[in-house]
Amino acid sequence: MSLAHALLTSLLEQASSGYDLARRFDKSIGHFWQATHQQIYRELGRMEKAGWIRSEPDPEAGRTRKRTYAVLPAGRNELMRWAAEAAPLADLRDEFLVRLRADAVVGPLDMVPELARRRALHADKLRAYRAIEARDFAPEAEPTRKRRIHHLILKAGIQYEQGWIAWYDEALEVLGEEGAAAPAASTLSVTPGAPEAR
Amino acid sequence: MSLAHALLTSLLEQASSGYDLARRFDKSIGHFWQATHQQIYRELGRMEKAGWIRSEPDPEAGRTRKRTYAVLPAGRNELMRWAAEAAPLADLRDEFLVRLRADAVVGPLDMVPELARRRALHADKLRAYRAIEARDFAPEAEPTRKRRIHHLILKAGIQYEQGWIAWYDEALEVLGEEGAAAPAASTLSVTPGAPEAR
DNA sequence: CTCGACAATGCAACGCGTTGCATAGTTGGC
DNA sequence: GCCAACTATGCAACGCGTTGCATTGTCGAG
Repeated sequence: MSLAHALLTSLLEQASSGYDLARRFDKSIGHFWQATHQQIYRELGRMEKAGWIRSEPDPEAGRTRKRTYAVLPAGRNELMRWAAEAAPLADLRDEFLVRLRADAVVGPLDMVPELARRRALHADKLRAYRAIEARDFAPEAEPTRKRRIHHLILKAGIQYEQGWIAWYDEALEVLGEEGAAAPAASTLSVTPGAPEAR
Repeated sequence: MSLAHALLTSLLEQASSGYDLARRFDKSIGHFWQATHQQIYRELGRMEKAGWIRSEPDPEAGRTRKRTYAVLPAGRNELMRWAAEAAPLADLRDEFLVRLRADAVVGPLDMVPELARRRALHADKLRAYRAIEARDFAPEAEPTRKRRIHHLILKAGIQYEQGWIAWYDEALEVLGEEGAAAPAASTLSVTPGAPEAR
């Protein structure tokens, strides 16, 4: 049921078309919750039927089918009710770790290129988040509650990416040296990275 | 398709019954991949039909229905094939962040107890991981490749929990002070936590 | 012996996520 | 005018995860 509530949240921030919502899920909300346009339209249909939202043709739509959705009082009430509930922890769930563990059984497979690729992807994301932070959360700005919360959420993404980057650095250290030689324990030189230094 | 491969991996590590596999998914593998016993049995059935695994009555089962599953060569080949493929990044996806963002729109709701509860749950997990690390990865042990990989995987869980604990500390700092008074910016005293110090 | 808890297995229904595919309108470059 | 790319929407099939429920056997305490 979280997608419906993510959509209610987004629509309360700004009434939008389905397409704009989908784009927002590719971007800002997509940093911590993902959904495809098929899901979004499906959910919008359900929510409209439930009386939580209402749609009308976009005034600037011309002959397109563009409609704008807005939240009704019942939708707002539902969101308030839901937001006060407890949420389950988001468990760590990463297919790559399954592959890594498979490597330990059937390997050695050469995982280093994939480790490097994934580290780079995480670094890209961190860079993007940092750019957003610089743009939207300049330190001299007066923090409103809303801005503080949004910044916290962005920081969640930042810490997530940073943690993974540090882990991939260590993994590359540990698994990357295998191709060089059969390492003796004394030449392993594992420098405990950030995960252990915390 | 990752569950099948997680099961292949687990069975190659140790031939097991469905029940033992389910318990392992509640514990070690469950640190980075989760599955219910219903899923596991469903998948085991498919994999046996596909010729990847074989089951036979457990020699110590007595009159119970306990069966032991083992991987066939076709299953091992499939795992090797799959493990060498690229895996998508695990996106951050956390319902609580949706709730937090909802709070910014319809709040203030009192999120502090939930923040504290979740921080405590993460701390519990970290404690458990640290105990496992001390038990299974004592520094003086000669590291084999397998042990190094397993330790890396455990460290993934550790860094994940640590990152979240630090984030919750900051969130409690930011949102916890609201109940005290209407804070002026000069008394906000946000100490940039670990996420920014990295 | 009874019963609750645990071991061991498994069917089924449903919702959500994924993927494929589709239609229709607009815009701008060639 | 043509066409590719984008805007805007949406149906459908399928697999996976979740949840509920079920049966059968064992064990140990009362």
